[in-house]
Amino acid sequence: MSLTHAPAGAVRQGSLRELNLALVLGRIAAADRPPSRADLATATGLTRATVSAVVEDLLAGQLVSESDPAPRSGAGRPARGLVLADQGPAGLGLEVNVDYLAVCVVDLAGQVRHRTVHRADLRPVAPADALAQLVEMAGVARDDATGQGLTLVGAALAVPGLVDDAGLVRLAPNLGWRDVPVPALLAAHPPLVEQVPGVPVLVVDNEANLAALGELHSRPPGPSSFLHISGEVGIGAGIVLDGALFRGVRGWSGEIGHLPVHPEGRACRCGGQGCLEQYAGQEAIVAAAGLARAELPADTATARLAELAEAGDADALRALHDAGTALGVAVAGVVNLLDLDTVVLGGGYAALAPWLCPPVLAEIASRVLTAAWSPVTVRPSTLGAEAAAVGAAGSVVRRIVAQPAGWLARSG
Amino acid sequence: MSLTHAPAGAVRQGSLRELNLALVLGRIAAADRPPSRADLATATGLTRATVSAVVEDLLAGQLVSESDPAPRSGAGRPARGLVLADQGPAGLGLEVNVDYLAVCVVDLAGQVRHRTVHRADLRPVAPADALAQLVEMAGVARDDATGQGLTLVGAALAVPGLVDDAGLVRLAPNLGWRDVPVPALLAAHPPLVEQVPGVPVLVVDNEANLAALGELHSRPPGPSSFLHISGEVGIGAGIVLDGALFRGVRGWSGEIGHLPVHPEGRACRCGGQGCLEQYAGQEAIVAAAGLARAELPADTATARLAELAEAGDADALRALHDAGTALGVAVAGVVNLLDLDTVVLGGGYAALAPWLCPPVLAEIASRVLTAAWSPVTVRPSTLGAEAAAVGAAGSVVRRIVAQPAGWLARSG
DNA sequence: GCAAATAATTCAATGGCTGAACAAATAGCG
DNA sequence: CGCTATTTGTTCAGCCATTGAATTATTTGC
Repeated sequence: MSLTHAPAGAVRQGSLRELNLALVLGRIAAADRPPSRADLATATGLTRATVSAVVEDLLAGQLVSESDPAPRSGAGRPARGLVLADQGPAGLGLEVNVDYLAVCVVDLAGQVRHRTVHRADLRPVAPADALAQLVEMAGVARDDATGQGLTLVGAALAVPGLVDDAGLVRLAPNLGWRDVPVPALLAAHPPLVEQVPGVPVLVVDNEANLAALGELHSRPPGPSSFLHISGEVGIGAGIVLDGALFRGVRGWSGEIGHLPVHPEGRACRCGGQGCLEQYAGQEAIVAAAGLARAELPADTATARLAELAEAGDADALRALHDAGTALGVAVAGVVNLLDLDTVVLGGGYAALAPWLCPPVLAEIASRVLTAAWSPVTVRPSTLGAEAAAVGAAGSVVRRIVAQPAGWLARSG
Repeated sequence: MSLTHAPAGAVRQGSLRELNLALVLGRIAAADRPPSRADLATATGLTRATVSAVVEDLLAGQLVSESDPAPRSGAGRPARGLVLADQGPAGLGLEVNVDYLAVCVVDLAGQVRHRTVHRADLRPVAPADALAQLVEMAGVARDDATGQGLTLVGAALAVPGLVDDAGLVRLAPNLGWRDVPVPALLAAHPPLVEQVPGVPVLVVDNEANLAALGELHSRPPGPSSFLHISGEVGIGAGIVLDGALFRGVRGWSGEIGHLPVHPEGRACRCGGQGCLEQYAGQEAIVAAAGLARAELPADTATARLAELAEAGDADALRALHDAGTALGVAVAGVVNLLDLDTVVLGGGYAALAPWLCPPVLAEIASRVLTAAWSPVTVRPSTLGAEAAAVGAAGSVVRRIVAQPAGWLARSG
């Protein structure tokens, strides 16, 4: 999803308005204080007359609303501030993970307006049943959203696995899913969202990708290029380049868990040898720390590790240091390749960041050619748990912001 | 450089024509046979009236010319084919490398219209002297181009090293350059190219990046996302994603030579350990093959290797296999991360591809998670030597094609 | 030689932006 | 308290590029 939407085909008179609607709305979304029409005119280069006309359309379409004037010193007629509407279109975020189902609603401004999490071990549950339960949760979410004056205009589902263009989940190893036709299964249920031109009714995507998108749009705005690593049982990465998620040729980018860090090392489920996952995956860390894994559900394993590390447990500290070193080798490679200056540790890694960051930074310092000139930041994710669900919902509303014309055409 | 140029700021009436000029010109450039105005109308979605008007501008500006009608069966007035002009704007490509200087001129259609290579060991030559010699060669090239009816509208210089945004060569290890202010040094000479709005007079970029761009625009058109690896003394990669070169946050992407392939392995010049360069760099292969390196200039070393391998020399074959395996480990990591389906071996690797490809493919097959669903192609570069110079010149004319309005404004 | 077919151009109508003039609303100053 | 300077936002004529239909141009096939 590109933020600046380039018209692919013919550029006609109407495209002009479409592009300027997106331009103005994007400015309003990016501003840190409510801008006036005059501010927008100088920022965009449009005349005040045009901005007024564009804003009128946006107001009529419930995409922005006027707020209290931003305080200003000096003479002159006071400005009317413009903010993203807290009523109007909203995105539905869905997530199926190993040990929970999550649903949330995010409004235009990126605020989470509804959130439900249902904790349960999903591995023994059939995909259709899991999705049915998710739909039920989504129904409640929609009613809540409607009550708040929001209209759901699209949904995105995060899954911990490989998803193809059609929404088919090819493989979600930790969930035990294989070739699950999510769109077909969801089509059996009544529709959850309103159809809006330019916004797909349902997008199915990798959890790591959507978590990275959530990080991209979190406040305060961070860098526009970064690597977001979700460390769970598997290790996935979302690659954000120039403000857009890079999905790869087939949409299967980000499999950082299978970067070889010890080419002749431990065998991996993927068929390769010495994959990062075997050294920095949750199971590997837990085993190295000497914790019996069977007794621990996935989400409490990291909490327990953090607890032990906090208490100074030597085994836990060593396990985390070794995992961080392996992670650092992989990250150093990625940074050498892509020249990123920010790495975000998300998922289970977020809580372990205090112990993982130092060895990761050490590997970067010694292995990255350009580290001397361009320091690399490694930090935990700002979004907490269920980041993928929030990112999923956010990805829907970002589409509205990037192409408001579709929504406006709908609501007349 | 994005092919579809999204207007960053205000979209005014004139932008409309600018965008449609780019749209139509881009179609003409991408077509494999000269399209008629009617073809362009159906392809772009514009009306024939608009296409005629746009084409008139392009004809007046010497960007396209009418060709013999494309053969067509059936009744009706015959179409007039449109092709990119073989007179008009052209790009100047420059390259400084370890053992040669190269200059070339590429026209709108991507044809190389002039080419000069001067072989010499540039390591003992001061940067200012090397650039002065290059300028002299470029002067000859410009005169040749002018004689052919071409106007140079921009230049790009390829350097085997790290270049920052301002054109400062921070480090070119194999050339022995450090903090060389190329634009300042070239400013001392009379200008080589005409100034055109939207086209920088001089771009300095990494050799691997520009070689990748050359590959991107070579005929027949290949994939729009791929990894181009230049294997010389160092190993650099150009990463092309969705038809655009990915430069990274600082412009220092593609340092694949320093991907760790044996984290506890050989020490590398960069300060790291076990970098790919130590296992698949030219010096490493030559040493492993048992060739005395000192006697061989860089460009004959690979030729000699290929010769030996062709003859079945066991040491050479083993050295190439090991290098290919190391390369494969690194490439597998990249493919896992970026989900690319094409890897191009360029530079010194091109000639060694017959022996490098099999082990690279073997590593990909065993290490890439998605290899089973999405086969990865590994092939040698189609451009020969001096690919970077051709890519550099091509990058200039691609700007004209992407934003023709600037050139048209100039030539009135 | 005429009809059918395809290519390209002409021209009034339309939509959206610009620029300048105007209306609205406030602070500062005597 | 009233006047002026200042800034915001709106109105309106003019302009520009696209559209769509009608027109002209040029060939094939009967």
